[in-house]
Amino acid sequence: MSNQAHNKNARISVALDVPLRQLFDYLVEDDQTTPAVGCRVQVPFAGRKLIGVVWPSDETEALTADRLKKVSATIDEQPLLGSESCALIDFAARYYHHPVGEVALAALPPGLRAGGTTTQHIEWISLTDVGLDAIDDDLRKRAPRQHDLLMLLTEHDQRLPVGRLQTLLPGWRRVATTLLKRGWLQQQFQAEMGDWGTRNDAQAGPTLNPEQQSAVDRIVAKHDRFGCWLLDGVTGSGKTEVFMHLIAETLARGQQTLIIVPEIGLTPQLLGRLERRLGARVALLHSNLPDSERTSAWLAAARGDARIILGTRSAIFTPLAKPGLMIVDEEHDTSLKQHEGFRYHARDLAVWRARQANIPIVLSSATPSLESLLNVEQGRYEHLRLTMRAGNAQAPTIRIIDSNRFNLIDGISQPVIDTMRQHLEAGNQVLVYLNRRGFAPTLICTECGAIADCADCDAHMTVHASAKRLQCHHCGASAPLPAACSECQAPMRPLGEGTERVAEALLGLLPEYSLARIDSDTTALRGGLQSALAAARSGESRILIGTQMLAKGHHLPKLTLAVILNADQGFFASDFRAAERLAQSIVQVAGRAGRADTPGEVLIQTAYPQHRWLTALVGSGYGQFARDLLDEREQAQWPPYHHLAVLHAAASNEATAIGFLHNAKHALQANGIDTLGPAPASMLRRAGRYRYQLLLSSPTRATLQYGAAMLVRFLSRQKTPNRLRWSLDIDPQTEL
DNA sequence: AGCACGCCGACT
DNA sequence: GTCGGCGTGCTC
Repeated sequence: MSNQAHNKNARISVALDVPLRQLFDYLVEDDQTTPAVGCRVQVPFAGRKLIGVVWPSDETEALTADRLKKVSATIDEQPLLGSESCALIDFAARYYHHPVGEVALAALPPGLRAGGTTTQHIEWISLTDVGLDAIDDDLRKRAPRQHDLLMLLTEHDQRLPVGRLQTLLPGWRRVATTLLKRGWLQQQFQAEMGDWGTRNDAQAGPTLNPEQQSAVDRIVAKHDRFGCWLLDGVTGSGKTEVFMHLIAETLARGQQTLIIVPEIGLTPQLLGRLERRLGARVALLHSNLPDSERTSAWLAAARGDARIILGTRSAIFTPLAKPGLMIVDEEHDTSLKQHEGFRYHARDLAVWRARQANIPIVLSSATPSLESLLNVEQGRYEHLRLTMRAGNAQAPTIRIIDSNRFNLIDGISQPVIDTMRQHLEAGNQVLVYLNRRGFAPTLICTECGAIADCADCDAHMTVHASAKRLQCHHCGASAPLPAACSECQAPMRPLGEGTERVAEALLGLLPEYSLARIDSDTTALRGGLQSALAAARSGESRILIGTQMLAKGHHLPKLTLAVILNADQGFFASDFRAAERLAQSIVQVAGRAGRADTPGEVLIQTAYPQHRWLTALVGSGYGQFARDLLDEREQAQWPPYHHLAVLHAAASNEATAIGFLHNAKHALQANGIDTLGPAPASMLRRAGRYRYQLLLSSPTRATLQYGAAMLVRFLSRQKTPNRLRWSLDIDPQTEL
């Protein structure tokens, strides 16, 4: 084999998905063409075969050729990652101080990360003539699920890829199996290429109001260069309409739009709306899609065929052949930041990408982050305000209910029940927001007061009544409900309220109205969230009780009352961002209430009705509240005025974690960088490990970056203590 | 992160 | 006598 001169063998550097901050060199045999930068290769690595990406050599202390292994296989003839993608990955790896191989592989959809092919054969389900003839009223009554599926296909040129069926009609597969056997449906496998063209059936939208029009005009006027726009508009002010017009303009120029949304629960509505209005197929990218579907959307974006790309956080890495516009919706949302492993912020990377591509980017929110508001004040972003609600809808009235003045029934006060009944009797929908799932957050002994705790975390176990179990929401531990107190054998009772308990109570208090509980317990099943939201939108569910996932972005036209049941949790968080987060969630929940003809009402039930955060927010609104918070942050030298990085360490031995961070602290100090800590993390023990953190703070990004770089260099030269895990979080969003 | 190599306890 | 615990060290 290698009887040819081995010194002629080409050498390549490969980025691998391993937590090592270096590239690995391999040889390519003479008779093989050398794969270009951005191509995937399979290589032998420490006794296994890994998929890696060919990367520009970093030219550090190269090994001699005789110590190199050979590439096992070249997967791509043409680079899968072009120079723009490589530049983004390289920037992200440097900015977040994360190994470039892990970043590069994270930038690929899972199918391609695993070495999958780029020639996709995807499965389509199509309607046969027999099937078409079978649709009638009789079928609708006899077999509504079958009818739904057939009708859905008729609305889409009689065929749909399975991935889209999955989102449009969860649980379709069961019905389809029957109908395939009956010959009403057909299954086809087809090479995925085309079918991304515009359809010329775009629907006209409502006329823009002057504010919307002005926002569109200002952005369109500068469509050919970088500019960051903060689209700041109350719920119902029509931000999505502004997007539609901007995307239509971008489409007309033959360019692509990338839209990032925080969570996938938001997308089904937006997806349908975009496709109907713009007459173009939207490429979806999120983790609930089958790998094949994600791969084909990603490749279509890279080819430039998909013109509108809609995805969650990781979609920020989707290559674009003809980028024209970027949109980040709900830019304040914390789920845009990845909280483990490669901890990147999709919004911040989006801004960097837009600048590189020299295109406009729109950040949108009803409750902008303080970071973005400061960027506006300092002239880096342009502020576009939308203050008018569509159809002259009124802003909701907000009432604070002092829970000390009432006997609470499972955490609900009488005024809340009365107001709910009023709205329900008027035929409207009511939303109850409680950011705490389960039946009760604690199980307490009626005699000695002992509380059921998690064995591995500094946390109480949550009572889940219908499952008859205790659960730890921090490590996933689960145990049967104890029959009696382990200390004194007396009976135990649940203390406090979660969504399960409140839902049960409301079923008893308002039995004549249908109720839906929407939290991660009730929507865990596939398509559970979609069908629950469908019932909510149709008005079938009159009372909606749920956590965060219910509060975000859903348009519920019949909803006139939003109740925030326990605002108090937000008052006691140690996080310096607690006030900002509380205000954002209150405003988001409040935004669900009200419609064009009926003003909405918001009830905030709290034991601290005089808390200054509440009175300030209710009194002067989010804009002023945020401005005041900015002053406080400036005084306290917190972000966005200062920049932070956190070094986390977790170990089963407490002293190991503390010692490790002290070492890091001294190394930084020796280089003139001051740190805070080590301090215990907000939950010291979690999943059996003690967690500590060291805080780096700096008035400029440059010095923070210098400190982080020196820290990582120091740590990777040290040998990490056994079984200690550390990670560095740049621009941390939580747990301080 | 994996995986191999390596040195000490209960078992087909 | 071996299977297997996870400590240590390396990966082009």
